[in-house]
Amino acid sequence: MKHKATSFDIAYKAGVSQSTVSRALRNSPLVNEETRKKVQAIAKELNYKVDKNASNLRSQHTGTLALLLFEDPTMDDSLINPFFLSMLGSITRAAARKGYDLLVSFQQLSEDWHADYEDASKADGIILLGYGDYTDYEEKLIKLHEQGTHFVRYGAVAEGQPGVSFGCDNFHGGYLATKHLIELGRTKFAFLGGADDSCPEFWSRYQGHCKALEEAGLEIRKDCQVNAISTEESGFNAAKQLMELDCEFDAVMGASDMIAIGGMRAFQEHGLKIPEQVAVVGFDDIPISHFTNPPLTTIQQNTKLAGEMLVEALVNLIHDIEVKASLTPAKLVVRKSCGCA
Amino acid sequence: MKHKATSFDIAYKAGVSQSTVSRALRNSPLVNEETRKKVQAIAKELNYKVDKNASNLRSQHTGTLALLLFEDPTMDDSLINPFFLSMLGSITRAAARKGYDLLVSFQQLSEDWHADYEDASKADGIILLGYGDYTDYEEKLIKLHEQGTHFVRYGAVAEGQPGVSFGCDNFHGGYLATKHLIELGRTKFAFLGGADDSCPEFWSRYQGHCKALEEAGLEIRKDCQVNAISTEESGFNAAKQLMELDCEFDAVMGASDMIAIGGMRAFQEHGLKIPEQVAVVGFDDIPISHFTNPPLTTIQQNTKLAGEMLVEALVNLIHDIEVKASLTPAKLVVRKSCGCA
DNA sequence: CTGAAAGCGCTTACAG
DNA sequence: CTGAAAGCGCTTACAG
Repeated sequence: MKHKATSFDIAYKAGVSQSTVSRALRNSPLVNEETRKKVQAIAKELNYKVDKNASNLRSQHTGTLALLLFEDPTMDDSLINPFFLSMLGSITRAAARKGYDLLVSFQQLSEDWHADYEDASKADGIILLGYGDYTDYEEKLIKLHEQGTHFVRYGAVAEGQPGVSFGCDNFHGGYLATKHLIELGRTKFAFLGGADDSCPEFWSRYQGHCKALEEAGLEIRKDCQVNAISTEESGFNAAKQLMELDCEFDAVMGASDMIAIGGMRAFQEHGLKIPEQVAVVGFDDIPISHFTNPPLTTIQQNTKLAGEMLVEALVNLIHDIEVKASLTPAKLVVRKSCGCA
Repeated sequence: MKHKATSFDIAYKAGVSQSTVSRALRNSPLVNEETRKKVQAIAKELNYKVDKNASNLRSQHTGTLALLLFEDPTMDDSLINPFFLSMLGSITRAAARKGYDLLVSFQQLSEDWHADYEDASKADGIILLGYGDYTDYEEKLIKLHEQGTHFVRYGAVAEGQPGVSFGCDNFHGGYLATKHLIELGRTKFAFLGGADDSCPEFWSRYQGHCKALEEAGLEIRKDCQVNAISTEESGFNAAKQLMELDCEFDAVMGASDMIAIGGMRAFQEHGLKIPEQVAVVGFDDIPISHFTNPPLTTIQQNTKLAGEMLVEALVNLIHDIEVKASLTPAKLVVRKSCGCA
């Protein structure tokens, strides 16, 4: 590669000082209009670009945000949770709109990630995605918070969490989905997915589910809840387990779309008709849920909004503007698996 | 945030010079074992992390790779081409394995992206993804190449392209898919997707498709090819157009899975049975194709391999090791839409 | 409005 | 094996 142009080269060509070049390029009001134009023209001609490392080093900020995605280490290399992927898309764009670059990193649950980013001055702040298992991370989150690292997370939102959290209104989503099924006349519900505090998001969904049941005077049958993590296979296995239990059901809520989709496969392999014999709803509204057979009724998380909120909050945090946790609305998307559309 | 530790702080605490700290931290063989241990212990204690901006500035490389994803500006914010997403996953991991960070950026086709990355010394090299329309970018690619920028791209691989390109063996994939349908007894083929050099990847697939037809002595009916871009909607529209043509068909190849999936919807809405009346194959093997109704027979692109090759090639390029373009194998994945499994 | 100078926190010849 | 010094390419007080 040829010699890269520096601000000194431009200064020389323009007959001004290097300081003036620096100012002109950043549109400082201190610099004369004509000088600015001349400098910018020469910069363009020389294909000059400010050296980020130098400017970041000097000004002590990076102009980049780090996105840390957490995943189960068991997952196949190319199989990222589709929901995260759509968040990734909206976060990338939101960051770009705010003028930030995005550093993306997939973290295994075991790695010692906690200090790698902002401390290494690679990023001004961190976005954390995929902490289903919040409790496992609590300690690290607290440490991050103590260090004064700027970070926001997306996931379960609860009282007393360190840092700023955003998340979908999981409780209301679980409520909405279940209520919809009840209105369609279903009465015997099963739930596929973890329902305890080891997976706070699923738990909130489950609690919303239970609330709808209660309101309708329907029995909450704890034994019709089967644990599952958010994969098709886990949903499939959970559904098989459910069918072996002594538990009649005409409606099933999956704690996520992937679980619901795996569940549908198990039911269908078992000869159960969806939605006639079993109504199924999921949660997330990942793209796949349009295309399943039957298409999956689900709760949409507004990933676009969430991505924007996350980025905006983080940028505010970086600028020491106060920010508070909030919930993104959950929206029912009715398709055929619930027996309605 | 508290005062961040620098190498001088460590030097002071360890009673050595700052140069020695720097060396010790990078495991230089020049430094005494004991000194090294002491320095590293103190660094850990102070939660010290090398300032990337400073070290990059000094050593003139960044340790990061930039991934530029090109997309149609018409697409919805959260709807990234699922195929790219899976490439993204495997590239991120491959980069991490090689010790590089990954900067991700979505580019609109209109933007002046070409010099923004390596020139700004944000990245040592660039990975380009999503140039379906190679011809539109030729000029920019040439410019990048001339500048000596390190880059690799994934997409159509052709003679005389600037830089290093990787891609799926699209021709063979188109051939395989079509041959499979022929062996199942289909004789009247239609093709959904662009079939000219404005979209070189689809074109190669089409040519492979035609070769299989020729080999089998089947007629190539140019009028049964309908243009489409890689979205469900475009596939849907193309299929509707096809049905309005005076063109009988019992087998349809979609230039991509999204096209095939949209096509299936159109056929089914029109009352055609898949695969009984129309066999359908796609291309890409995106996750959705497992879950369509019927599940889609398709050609798998090995995204994991591709991601690894891309990163490895780019890293070699950065170290001035020669690298040449190559193709990733195409593999037939038989599911139900072809009427076989 | 402009310039000379300092300095961000490292790495790396150079000298010992 | 270690240290003193230079310098990567900027930004930003400071002085005019």
